Amino acid sequence: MEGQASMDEKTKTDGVRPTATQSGAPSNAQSGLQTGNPQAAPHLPGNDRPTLKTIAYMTGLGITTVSRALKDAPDIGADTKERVRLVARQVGYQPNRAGVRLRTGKTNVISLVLSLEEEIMGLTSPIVVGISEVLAATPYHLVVTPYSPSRDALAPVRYVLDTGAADGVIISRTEPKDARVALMLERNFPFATHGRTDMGLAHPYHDYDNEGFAYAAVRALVERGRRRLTLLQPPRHLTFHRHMRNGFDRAVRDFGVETIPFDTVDIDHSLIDIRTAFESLLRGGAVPDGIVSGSGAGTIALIAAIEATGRKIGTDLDVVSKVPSDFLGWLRPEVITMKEDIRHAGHELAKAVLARIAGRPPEELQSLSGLDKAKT
Amino acid sequence: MEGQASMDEKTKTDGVRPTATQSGAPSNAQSGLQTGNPQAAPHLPGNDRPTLKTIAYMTGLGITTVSRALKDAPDIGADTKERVRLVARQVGYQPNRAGVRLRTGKTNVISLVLSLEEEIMGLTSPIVVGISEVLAATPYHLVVTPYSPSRDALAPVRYVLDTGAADGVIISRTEPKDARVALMLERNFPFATHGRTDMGLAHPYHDYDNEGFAYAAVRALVERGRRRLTLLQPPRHLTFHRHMRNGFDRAVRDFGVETIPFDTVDIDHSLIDIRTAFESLLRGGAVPDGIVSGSGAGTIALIAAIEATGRKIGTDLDVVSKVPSDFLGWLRPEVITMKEDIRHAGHELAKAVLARIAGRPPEELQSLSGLDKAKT
DNA sequence: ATGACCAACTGTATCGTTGCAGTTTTTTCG
DNA sequence: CGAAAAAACTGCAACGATACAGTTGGTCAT
Repeated sequence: MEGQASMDEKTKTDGVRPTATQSGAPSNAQSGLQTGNPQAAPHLPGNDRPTLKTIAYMTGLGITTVSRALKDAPDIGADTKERVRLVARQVGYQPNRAGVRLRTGKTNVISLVLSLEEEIMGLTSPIVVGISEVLAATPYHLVVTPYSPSRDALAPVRYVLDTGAADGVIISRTEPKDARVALMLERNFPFATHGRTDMGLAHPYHDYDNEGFAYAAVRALVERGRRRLTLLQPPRHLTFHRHMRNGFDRAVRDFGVETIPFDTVDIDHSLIDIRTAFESLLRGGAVPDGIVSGSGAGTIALIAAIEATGRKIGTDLDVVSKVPSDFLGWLRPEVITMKEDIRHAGHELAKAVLARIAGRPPEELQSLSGLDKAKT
Repeated sequence: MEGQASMDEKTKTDGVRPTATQSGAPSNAQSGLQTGNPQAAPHLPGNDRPTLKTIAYMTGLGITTVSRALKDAPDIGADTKERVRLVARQVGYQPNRAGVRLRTGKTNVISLVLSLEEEIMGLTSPIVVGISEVLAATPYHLVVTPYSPSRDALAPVRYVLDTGAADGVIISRTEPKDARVALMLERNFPFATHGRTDMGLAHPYHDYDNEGFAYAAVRALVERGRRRLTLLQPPRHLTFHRHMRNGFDRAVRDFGVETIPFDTVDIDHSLIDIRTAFESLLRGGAVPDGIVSGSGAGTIALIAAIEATGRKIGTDLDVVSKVPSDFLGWLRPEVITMKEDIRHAGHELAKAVLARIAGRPPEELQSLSGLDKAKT
């Protein structure tokens, strides 16, 4: 391979590479008698990838015609289109993304904005994988744009909007009144959220049915005879705090059991903090005999606390946990788990943004998952 | 906000948006009397983001001058540079990526190529986070390009090379003779690998010291009096299979203990398979009293097998596991763990590609981590 | 004074693509 | 048969940035 590395004519000094020593793929080889004879030696990008110009030369057509043929425009003859397509396929033509983007503004990029906080217990992996799997069948690329929890969550979104860095955005960790959602809606920018909002504004989302989860979790505990329940909940500022709380409280009311407050920590706290907090709850006066955990990682801290106080899960108390994978099921089968399929969420979210970009109305792009729990 | 949404003159009908209904950020508003009077109403992108043209107009300089001033070129006056920089900062100028990319070929993108297989136990999360943290301080974006294990691992790399989709690539799961590495070296394309190769060719890499890990693991087992050891190893085709195997075998020799073969599965197998295989080993004739596990996820399957056969870790046998996080430490403190810091690997890999892009020689961009193990 | 030289700045062409406004050819029809 | 219309194709300009080859105006030595 490589073979004929024939230097182009004179002006071969267009190779760019600002700081780099190596040259890599794009080399911008350039030649062609610019003004001279109109129909001769039409440049033909040396070893480079084919462009419209290449195909135009090969077919004897104009660049515009080729462009329009590949777009299946109505004013191009059927046989011409066929011929162009054939040649394009033959030479492996792929439109230059920079060219398209410069001209049309279309980036063919979806930006996944995520909090570094989500790293805990790796929600990132499966969501990235899920999104990728959908995008793989499209011309879209996935750009991951993380922000540190300390910084403004709005910043990355604003960046994308201001620079037009992507055609669509996926965000997570939504709040009831979410500034990012407000901003993107105002600018009419395609996006989808992992989690709902509560602003009376329709937008694409995918969410796990946390209310259903919490309700089912309480029921499971009650069925095991537990009557003094508590909840390791999401941080108050996120939308799904309310959902989970509602489900929990409603079930508690419905089943007529007692609750023990456990408000000092939430699932965003460090495992150490959660463990410490739960341990002191367990050593205190009002001790729960059942706990619902809104996070797989948090559950690990709870387990540690429980065992540190000499209690036994399944005997002294029961734990129901939402989990992103089934590690817990392997290591602590006595914990009741309900799986949240994050990869599936990735699929849904990706499909939603794409549909939104294609112009589908937001109302049709909302989905909820849950209920199919895997008890152990 | 929004305020003065003054429509531009006549030719404002350039707004593009092929398929989309919504318009989003880039709108390509365009006007300006093209030929007429040379120094008048110079277009000034309506509400859009500023370009070099904007700054040129504001400063009264030429576009070229502005471009060169912002690049700190030597042929621009010091005070002019200062003035340009000021205005640029003032209007929030950010170079249009498509423009730069089209002209120079520089994408400002790093492509992370990963196997969907890696999803297991989420190595993806921390490596993405680690890379992002480094790139955050640069103009680089991170594009995630996964490939399904069934498909050709070479495909995504070839794609990047052929289309110039990125300035640098990060790959993992290297093989001793790695086709991707060969290809990128041949094309002199900047990249870094997570894992080494064995082709006698220098390239940037970061690797975990799997040999050291395995050696230390065996020592830890021997110190606990274990003498019949086995290894849950990486798949044979990956480079670190040899490393880990070497460390294991050398330690076994050095400490004069026995080994039990366990070759039917490797860490890429499903947890079910691993568990089944290990269970049948445990129920067989030659039973190990110590096992070294090359993967945190795999260890979970091993534990399950051990407990299913009524054995107790720490008593009947010991387990040493490499882990990416410390979940195991929380849930099975009796397992001896050694942490592989994947996020750190992300840092190193990102720094390595960037340095390579900047022209630093590969030999200087190789790093190994390990040894700082966290025993429990 | 006059040419050489330098510092500071600018115009033009170009990357690949596409919207727009043609142009050429063929067909249709009064 | 000639004009209008349709079909098929094409050139130009522009998106934003930059390499290159100037241009301008001044300083200095001869």
